[in-house]
Amino acid sequence: MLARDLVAERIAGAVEAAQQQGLLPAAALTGPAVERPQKAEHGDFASSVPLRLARAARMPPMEIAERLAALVAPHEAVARVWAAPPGFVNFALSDDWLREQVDAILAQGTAFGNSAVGGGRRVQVEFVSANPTGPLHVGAARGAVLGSTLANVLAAAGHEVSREYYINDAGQQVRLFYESVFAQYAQALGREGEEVPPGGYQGEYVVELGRELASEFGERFAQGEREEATREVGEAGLQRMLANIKADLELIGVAFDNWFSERGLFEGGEYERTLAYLREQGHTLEREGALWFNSSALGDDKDNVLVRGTGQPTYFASDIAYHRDKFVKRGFDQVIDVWGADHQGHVPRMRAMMEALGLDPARLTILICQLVTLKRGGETVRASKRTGELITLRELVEEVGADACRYFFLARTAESQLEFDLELAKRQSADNPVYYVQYAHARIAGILRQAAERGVGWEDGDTQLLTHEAELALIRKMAQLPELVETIARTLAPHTLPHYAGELATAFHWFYDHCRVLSSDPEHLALSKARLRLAAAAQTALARTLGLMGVSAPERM
RNA sequence: GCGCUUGUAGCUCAGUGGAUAGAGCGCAUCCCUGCGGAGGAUGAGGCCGUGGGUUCGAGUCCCGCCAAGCGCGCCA
Repeated sequence: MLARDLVAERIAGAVEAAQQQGLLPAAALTGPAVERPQKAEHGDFASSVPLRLARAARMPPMEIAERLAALVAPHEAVARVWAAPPGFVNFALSDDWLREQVDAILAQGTAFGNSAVGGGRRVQVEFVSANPTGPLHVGAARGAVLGSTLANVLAAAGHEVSREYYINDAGQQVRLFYESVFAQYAQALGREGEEVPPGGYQGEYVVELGRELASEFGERFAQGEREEATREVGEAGLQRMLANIKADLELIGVAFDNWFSERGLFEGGEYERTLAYLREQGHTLEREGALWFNSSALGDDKDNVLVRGTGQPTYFASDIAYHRDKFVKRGFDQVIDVWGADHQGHVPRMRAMMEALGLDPARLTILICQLVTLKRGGETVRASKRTGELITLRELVEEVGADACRYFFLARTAESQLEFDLELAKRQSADNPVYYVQYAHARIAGILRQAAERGVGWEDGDTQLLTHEAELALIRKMAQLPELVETIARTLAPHTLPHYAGELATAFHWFYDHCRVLSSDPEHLALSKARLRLAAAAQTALARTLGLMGVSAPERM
């Protein structure tokens, strides 16, 4: 059990005891039982329950705090419980319990930080899902980092996680892409009069695709039936684009369990079934020659077209079929969609969609990730697929590195707009927060290497010898990781991970500064071994934290 | 015009309704007879956009206003 939960149980128990003894009137507790105080002098945990109970109890909060503190049941992990003004009950963990955590962490190894709160619930995280009609840009990078980290944390918290990329390979945009690619293919073969259609894809990458396909297929599709040729060449281009996207994502350590094809919804009949279901349930209406989803009846501020007058389904129609597939066909307990801010207007209709499908809207969480503004030396550069001025994910990673890229994107809340100055990122690269954390890990690796060279084994180190303030502070920080994993799994806000990583590194550096680990003095051998165990545990905690973030934990730098 | 998000130190950003608002970078001043100085210590720097409200208590919740970003299509 987490120390936090243990303390929460104790404060709840004390309240109950006080009520039974008539010291406190029966009143329901609201809000969290314990919190992490900001100041170390306030202990490891604090409860503001007395402050919140004061009114109902018609007693001064400090008096309640004193009564509760006296009633808290003892536990070996808790060394001290005390009331503090204006009405807190503070808890300090015992040194013995802290020291035991070192051995516990080493025993858990790479599993340290894991939790079972997820209870094996099946969660799907769908993220990136950028159209395969062009290379990934920086906005997609942010979503990729957020989604993959979330997936890592949810898995660590005991969920069965599936990472998914939805491929928009049906519809008008794909058609335009086919034609654009075919035009470039034909141009590469020297054919006159082949132009990218109006509104088509103009980027240099399409020209490049055309050249590649020309050298691969030669004249094979240059003659013959135009429709057929466009589809064949376009599809080959799409597959190449997807392969590029996959490769780009690998650059920042992102991999998917499933690549889901929109086209498959039509081919597999899910689209038809979904539409039939919506019709039967009376959620559709015909108007102006089109089929509409009656979403305004379900809380949206307007209705949405499902099938255009032309008979072409909208993106939204397949999106409903897609989510029906997720929940009804595949049975995910929870689905998290990571979207860019440019899709935020679609959130209400997704809620309406869940209602229409007879599903609990709470099972679908849509995380909106605000846009990334790129700056280059003070000049704002907007990443856009249409202007041709692309700052791609690949360019970004090649300039600042995958680790720094992930760390920077992660360190901010999803809902805050992110200003990323490429020049600044590069200039600060030697003094980057990510290197600070990685350096701590590498430093420990160095110490452990030296210990091995000197033939100092630390398996039998006695952690009870760890008494220095810096040693205990380091353990305290390490022991917070499982709690953090649970919190992030609940809040879906992993930006606290880089902050924690920094604090953990600081705690280690402070320990390193005050506590000599290796020593040539034989009298210090026992302490040395104990500290080696602590250092190894700190390395485990750092590696796990970095691992959850998808940032590398180097042995040397 | 309407909706969503944001406004906290010079810059980039943290801050589960609770105790004296924090970090990194930048700036200033210190610390190496020793395990990696990509380190450590100290300091300066804040009407938390603004005006009301709720509360024992508001950076945090509610309302108005100001400012920024993004949406508001039979585009995706």
